[in-house]
Amino acid sequence: MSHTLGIRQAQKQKTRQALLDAALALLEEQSLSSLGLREVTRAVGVAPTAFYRHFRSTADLGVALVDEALGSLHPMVRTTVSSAGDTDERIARAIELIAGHVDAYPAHVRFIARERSGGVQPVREAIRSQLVRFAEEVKTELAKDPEAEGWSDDDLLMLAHLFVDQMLITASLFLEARESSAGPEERQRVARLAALQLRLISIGRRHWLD
Amino acid sequence: MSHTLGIRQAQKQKTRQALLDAALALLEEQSLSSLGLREVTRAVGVAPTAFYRHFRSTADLGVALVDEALGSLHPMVRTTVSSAGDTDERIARAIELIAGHVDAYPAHVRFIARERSGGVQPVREAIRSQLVRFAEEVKTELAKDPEAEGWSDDDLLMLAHLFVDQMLITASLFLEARESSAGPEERQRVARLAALQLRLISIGRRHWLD
DNA sequence: TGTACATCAGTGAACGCGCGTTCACTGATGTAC
DNA sequence: TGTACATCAGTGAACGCGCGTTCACTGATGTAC
Repeated sequence: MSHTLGIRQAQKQKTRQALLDAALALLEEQSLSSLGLREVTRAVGVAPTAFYRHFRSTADLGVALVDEALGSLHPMVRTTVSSAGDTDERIARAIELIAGHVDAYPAHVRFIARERSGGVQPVREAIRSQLVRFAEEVKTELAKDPEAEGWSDDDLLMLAHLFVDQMLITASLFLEARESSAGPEERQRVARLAALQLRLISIGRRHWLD
Repeated sequence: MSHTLGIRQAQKQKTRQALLDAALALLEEQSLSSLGLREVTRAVGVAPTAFYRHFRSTADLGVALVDEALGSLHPMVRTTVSSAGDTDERIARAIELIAGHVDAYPAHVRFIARERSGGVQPVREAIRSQLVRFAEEVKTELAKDPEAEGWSDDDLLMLAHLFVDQMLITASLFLEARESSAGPEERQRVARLAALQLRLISIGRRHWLD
């Protein structure tokens, strides 16, 4: 136990996390470019000036949120793409995984969807670079598949981007379905649409080299 | 000439348009939820209170901008989808059309991309409903194609959404390419990527009923 | 274990500033006769 | 055509408010001996 953090460090981490959590909650109903530093500290119950002990600005906090929201997602993506079973089984499993993630972390998903093209440049940049990493990881997994025989690197990366984009679109739709309070049948509709689209892409993939 | 607008109406329209134009320019570097009413009137050179003669709020102005940005786009989409030529020619023409539109109206494109998942609910809703209309129009055009033989309505709508989403993603990438000042080769890269993705989708479409 | 000093996360007062909204107004345009 | 009145787009002063940032501070935690 020689590496405990120390009371001071532990408390600092706790406050920092509280700021991140409060910001994420506030961002359910607005975008980062209109989020105020005082709003966040008020929600946590610390003085406005305490904010500066952790972040230089709300944009800086936004970048930290991107890491929190996407950083831990990489192992999941890898295993999803390379899972076993026939095409339809793999598609169904991928969609369930996305739906489950949206249910587990709705605020994170909304934050990423919203700020991906949002008004705060460093945050946009952080999201962009994480998504590029995702695409590269998906590409690596796709390359291992026997179906990738004869595919060029460019073509594999193109397909990887298509999957990543589709994943994001589907996640956004699941999120909307949750919020519209349209009931579980809306969720089913989204799942079916996503399944059809992934199937069409898979068929295109199968006949790519014809 | 019995239907001229009258000096008063004409002047009002002019001010309204100036507000829309100024807002769109300001939105190149921020999102709607942080755009101030006073910023807009200052840019136009009218008193802050004049704003209320035209819009109830900046959210209201945002909805008007959605109509301006997307309303006039419907005829274009229709003709793009139903153009003549073989698959690769049609793909190339669609991509050129998107690139041209991004060059002609970059601020409109950025606005739509940014606010599609942005923090202002009525604006999000307005964009969403316009995109649903687009998808329905694309579906109608797709249905006329001999390739649509034997396709269900659901499957056609699914494919239409795939095309609309792909159109938006490509437009966003062209926009980024413009801004990154990475030179025309970046634009070429985007065009090639989009062409490959559309080709894969087209192949999937061709073998859908196999 | 105890003491003396250093560190630093969080405080609280103060600042100047721009915000959205209200209100009564003005004066050019429109309308009725 | 001229006159008298109505309309209404845009004005300008005023308001209360919350913002981001500065600064010197406090007191618990950490460290050296």
